[in-house]
Amino acid sequence: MVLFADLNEQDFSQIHSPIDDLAFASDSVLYTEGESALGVYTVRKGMVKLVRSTSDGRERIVRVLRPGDLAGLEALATSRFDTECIALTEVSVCRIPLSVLHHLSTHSPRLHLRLMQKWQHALKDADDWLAELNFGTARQRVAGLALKMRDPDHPTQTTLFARDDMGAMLDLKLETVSREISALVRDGLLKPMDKSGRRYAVLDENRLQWV
Amino acid sequence: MVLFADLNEQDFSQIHSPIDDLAFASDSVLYTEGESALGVYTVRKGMVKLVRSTSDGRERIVRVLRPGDLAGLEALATSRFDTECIALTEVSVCRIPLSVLHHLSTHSPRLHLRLMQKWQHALKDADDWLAELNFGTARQRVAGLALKMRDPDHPTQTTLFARDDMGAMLDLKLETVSREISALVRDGLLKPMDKSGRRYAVLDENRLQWV
DNA sequence: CGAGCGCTTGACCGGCGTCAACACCCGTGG
DNA sequence: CCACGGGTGTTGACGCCGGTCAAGCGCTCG
Repeated sequence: MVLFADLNEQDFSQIHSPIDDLAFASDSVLYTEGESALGVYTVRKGMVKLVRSTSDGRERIVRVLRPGDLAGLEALATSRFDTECIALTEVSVCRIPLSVLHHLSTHSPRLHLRLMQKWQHALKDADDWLAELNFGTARQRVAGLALKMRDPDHPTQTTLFARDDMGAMLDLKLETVSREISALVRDGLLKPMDKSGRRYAVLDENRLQWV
Repeated sequence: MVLFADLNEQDFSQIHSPIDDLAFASDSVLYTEGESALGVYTVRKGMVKLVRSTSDGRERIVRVLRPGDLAGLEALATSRFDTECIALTEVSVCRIPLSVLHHLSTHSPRLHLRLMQKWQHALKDADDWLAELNFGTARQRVAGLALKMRDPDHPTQTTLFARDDMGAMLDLKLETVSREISALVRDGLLKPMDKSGRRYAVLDENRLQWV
């Protein structure tokens, strides 16, 4: 597992609380904004979205987490979740109790380092979403999202989302998202791989980058 | 100081490397993206902007840090800075060597907790900028920034920035920013307090929120 | 007092939002 | 097995917000 990959036997012997393996169906809520937290989640399979409600009631997707990412890190500091977390697909996750992480982060330098890297990655990812995906024309944003969501071990394939979710990620209306995807397909940068509009083949990575 | 506020004498005795007090003029660069890091900065006075260059060369301001915030936390995990940091005003900062933080974060539970809170706050702040300030109409964004940048101990006053900087923060052009500020002044939500267009009085907090 | 820079304002235009119709997929029930 | 209905994606027409280009103003600093 992501966090515990390089722990030794002594580290493991200090884990007393149970680490739950959980599965969620698409669209189910892993936790809500402000909810008090039992533990932190590692994503093993599938994708989840982190959703913020703005002070005037609109909903905004701030990030998408994929296998290897941690959800709810903020609970380590505050014991509460700062954002809502919703499954975009079927997902399987591990829930690691806060007590385990608190104990190990002070008693295992290896986990301490791991955790710090996770914080750093989460912060960089947040800045990436702001700087890369919420800047520029609609075309650039959709192209950027398609590139970011490429399958890590099949970089010529990518997975998109429901059009209104993509709108909430990119600050666009769903019709605009749809139009831009159609345009990218028409121009030969993407090719649909299913009839549901989720999986696409990346035909021209470079032109996607510089759209 | 922010990070060391609740350390005890034993903790302090473990600090061997010097902690530098530094001052920077407005517009000077504290560090650049990718640069290898000597330490982490705490902002004592003034403001700095964190700037990201997108892969196609445009510049984007991802956040503004104010007194009490930490700049360059990511260096704790990677020894490199992920974003460029530039002074928006005259600033005074402390540079805390990485070695000090690495040592204390494993030997002082108090600092360890502090650091975690700083990570959490930075991540929440990043999400705030995305969810609150880069969503909705130009009017809403400018109003949101004016509210966010209120003086902590004089909430009826706020500090804005050069119009092109505000544009890079809100994903707007400087002309649009200028127009929206003028409109907010005309409508009696803000009032200029100087001739440089930086300090404004917040006349109607509620209407700014719900613009 | 003049040059230069940043802010404001105006006129015009284009990209994205809005509203609406339609196509397509899929599950349901007859 | 097919007819139907709802949900989601696509496409079109049109209008408006914000971008573009340009002129003018006011402050600051030689």
